[in-house]
Amino acid sequence: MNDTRQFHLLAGLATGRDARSDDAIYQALWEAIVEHRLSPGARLPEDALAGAFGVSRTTVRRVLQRLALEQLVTLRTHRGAQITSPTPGEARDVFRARRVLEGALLAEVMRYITLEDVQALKQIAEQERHASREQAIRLSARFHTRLMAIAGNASLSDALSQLISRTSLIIAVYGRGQAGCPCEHQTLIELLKAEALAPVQHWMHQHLADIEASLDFTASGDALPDFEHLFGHHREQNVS
Amino acid sequence: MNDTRQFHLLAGLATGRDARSDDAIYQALWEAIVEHRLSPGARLPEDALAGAFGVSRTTVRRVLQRLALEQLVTLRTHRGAQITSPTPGEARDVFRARRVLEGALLAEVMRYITLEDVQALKQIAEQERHASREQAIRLSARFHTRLMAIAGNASLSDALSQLISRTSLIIAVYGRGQAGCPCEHQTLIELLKAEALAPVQHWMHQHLADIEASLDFTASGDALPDFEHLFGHHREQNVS
DNA sequence: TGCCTTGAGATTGTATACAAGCATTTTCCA
DNA sequence: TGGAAAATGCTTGTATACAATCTCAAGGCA
Repeated sequence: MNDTRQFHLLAGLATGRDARSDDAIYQALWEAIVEHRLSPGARLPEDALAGAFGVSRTTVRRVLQRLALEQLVTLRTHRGAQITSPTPGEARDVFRARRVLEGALLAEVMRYITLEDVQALKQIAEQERHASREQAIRLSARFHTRLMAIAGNASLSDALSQLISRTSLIIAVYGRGQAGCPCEHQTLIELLKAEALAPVQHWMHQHLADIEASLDFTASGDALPDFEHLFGHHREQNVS
Repeated sequence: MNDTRQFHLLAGLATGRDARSDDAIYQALWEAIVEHRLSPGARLPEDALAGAFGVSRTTVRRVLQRLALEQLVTLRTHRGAQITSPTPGEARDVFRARRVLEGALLAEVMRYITLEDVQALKQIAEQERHASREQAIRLSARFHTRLMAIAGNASLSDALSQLISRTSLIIAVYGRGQAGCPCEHQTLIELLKAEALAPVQHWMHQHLADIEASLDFTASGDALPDFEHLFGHHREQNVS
């Protein structure tokens, strides 16, 4: 497939948004990565992106650098950018980090959570059920991010958001078939309402353990672009 | 004082290092910020930095963007970069986050720590005692970073490193006189050798609490450049 | 005298030109 | 025919030019 064509599909989403082209391009790429429309190993030529988004390479480079610092893309000198393929070691790191962070943050979450928060979470969980599989991955990340934002600690929330995004990459490489969160987030909402910390923490630990256990690190530990995803599933995104 | 002159002092450190100018410039600026030679509110004109480091604005911009994503500098459109002045709210956030992260990581540290690690930490602590006050701040950050690296979780270590750097900014704005870590890191080393987790965790909590308690949020919550630091203490850095 | 307006200077935002390095293909030789 | 070396084309790295915007100071008006 033609690169420019492919990235034009992403650009359609970006231009419809606000003025700040940086944020728009970042958002478009972030969503494409998290939704597995751009799979690990995929190359991101600056020219193609610049053309698709209607900006110069300068702007694209800035966005790519940001994504690189968040470890979603990998920059190699004179070889350009490509979607990061996490190694098995990095994958375990990310899950360990998430267990630590989400476990610690949940205590704060339970202290500060309001009815509005529950409503917002319920809405996301509802959208998840009716969304396409690709969008469900993004909404799942959004659910976790929104949940942990309740703790009101921006520093930890930001760090955690990056870990959640990287989890999506890990699932893209090592996942076996099923999507991101196999279990229902709605179950968690019920537990949240009960206002007891222990069951919530237990559920979250189990949740993360389930995801990690569903991974298969034996095969293709390396950076093999997943062309099936890249070429097959991004059609319904053409909404410009 | 002349901006270019000031930044030339930093550049001397950078050029003496390796080829990758990006990393060299980043290191030089990072150290200057953490050592309070560049204080919160100080402006960082691209031209002056480019001239000082002997590169173009393009390279400088890339480094500044990285520092901005790490929240050490603040970028405002058409107004350039300046060293970030953390708000009191952000300061509390950072300390809360550090308590959570360092507390959680210490358990892992105690599991994996080796004699070599202790030696490395002892060496840093020793350097701290003989260093100038500015260098002591940087070495203190280094001590914490090195300690937490023992846990072997790169994701959390990176996040924590950023928090430690930001702590230096917080002390620059809200600190009252005394330097970063008033207490002796050597005390911690003795506790580490004893291989008991509880005392170590208690010490660390107290350590962070002490630092936070020594801050004064009532005065100058805003971005007032600390010209005394900026103009007074950077002379001993001229080693080119 | 004090405040607002206006203009010049300086700084940043974006795009583009050119140089440097990599990848692929083509060609030549065994 | 297979392999290796060279060359061409493409992508990225860096610097610079120009436009847009802000800052600060000078001047005018109430």
